[in-house]
Amino acid sequence: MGKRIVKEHSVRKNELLDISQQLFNERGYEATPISAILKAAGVAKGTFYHYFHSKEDLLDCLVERITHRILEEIHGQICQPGLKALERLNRSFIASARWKAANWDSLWVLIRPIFREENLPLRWKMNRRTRQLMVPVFSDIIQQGIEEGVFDTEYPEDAADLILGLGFAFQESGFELILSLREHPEYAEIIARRTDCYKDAVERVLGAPRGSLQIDAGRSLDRFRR
Amino acid sequence: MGKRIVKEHSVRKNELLDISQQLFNERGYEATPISAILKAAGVAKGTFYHYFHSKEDLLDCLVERITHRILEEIHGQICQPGLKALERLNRSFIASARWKAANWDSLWVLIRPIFREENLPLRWKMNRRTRQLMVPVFSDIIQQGIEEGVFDTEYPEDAADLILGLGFAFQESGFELILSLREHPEYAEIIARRTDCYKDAVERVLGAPRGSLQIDAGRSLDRFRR
DNA sequence: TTGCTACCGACCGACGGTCGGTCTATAATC
DNA sequence: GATTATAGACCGACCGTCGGTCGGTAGCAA
Repeated sequence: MGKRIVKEHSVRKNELLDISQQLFNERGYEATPISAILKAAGVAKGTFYHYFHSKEDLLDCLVERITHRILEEIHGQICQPGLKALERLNRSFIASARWKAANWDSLWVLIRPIFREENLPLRWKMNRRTRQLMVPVFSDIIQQGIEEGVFDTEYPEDAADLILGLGFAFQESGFELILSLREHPEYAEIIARRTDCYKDAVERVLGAPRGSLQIDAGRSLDRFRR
Repeated sequence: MGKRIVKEHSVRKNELLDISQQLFNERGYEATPISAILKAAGVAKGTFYHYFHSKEDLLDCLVERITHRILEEIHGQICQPGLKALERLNRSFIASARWKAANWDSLWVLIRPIFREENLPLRWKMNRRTRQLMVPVFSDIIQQGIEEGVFDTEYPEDAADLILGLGFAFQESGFELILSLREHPEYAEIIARRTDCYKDAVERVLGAPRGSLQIDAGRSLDRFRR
């Protein structure tokens, strides 16, 4: 019989989450059997189900953990008082980009599969949850921007939702390009142009002055070029 | 032994596609085992794999069939020469809405599950394929609009992609509202407002005059209220 | 000793997919 | 017109793997 190693609840749970996240990144959610997680964690089937109701519950927990980490990163950047709306918005873009860069860097080789089709459930749940968490934040910023006279839109909340949706759409189409960046270095130019279009679209939707937003693909792009 | 009924290749294939589509709509893609399709079609396992490589291949075929039907509907509406860009764009919105209305009507009760989480793969593949097929069409219209002076955007193709993405994002967030319309009739107002915001956003992204687009949630919404 | 909880692993039914083979409509051959 | 040959539509028993269950065990604290 296998050795019995007892750990504190939260410790073991986070351990399982860490391992699952890595395996999902490597092989994809569907393609990763629970058995693989058990093996990597050195744990029995029953232990897994002691912590999670189902495989999908595990995914939900994972999403919750990740999205909250991102949100914290952003919150830390934009919560200081006295910031103008534009600056807060720009900072939140930068913060999210930086978070991605930092985390992607540690994964690096594993990035590709994350955006491959097999991780659709994870990506979708993350986007969905991110939207839920971020709409109030963006909505607040937009409201402030309207009061400051830099934004011009009728319903801040809906605008926030649209912008986030725009971001995900940009992401979806952008990743296909990013993934083929190795074989086609010339795509870098397309991505840069597309990012610019995205920036322009956000500005227009918000009714912000041209060029007031700072969204730059350049820096994080280098990581993919290798 | 079961009776042996021989049919022509395309006939049987479409039969299987029809049945699969209905079952996926009812129960969801993942939740529909191949065995259910076989039972409903009165066909053996081997027959299924004579027509499709895998379950996912079936899904791909389904998506291909559906998206091409939509595209045909739209093409029929906007291909006549002499049409202004704005009119073509409006017509394509109407055509896609009409297609949905026509098809949803025949399903009616089955609508809800389509947008529930379990049909994510189908929805995502449809969106993805639709985007691939529609970007050239929209891109063409936008180009024409720029020449006519009604649109103002730098890169038609990227704008087309963003608009389509925006549409899907709008869809995603809108369906959650639509699904709860029965319990909360007051959501109708929110949906109407949101649609208006979407329309406004598309106009802004394209640099089109305010109010030049016609996107209306009203008519198709009634079907859900019941 | 008692009780709580982290932990174990044999077991289950269902699923997607395989395979060797059978039936049947059509065309070629006599 | 009868016989044979061929292609491909069709069959269903079978397989490995998966997600999930369950009755029970080990360790720790009161």
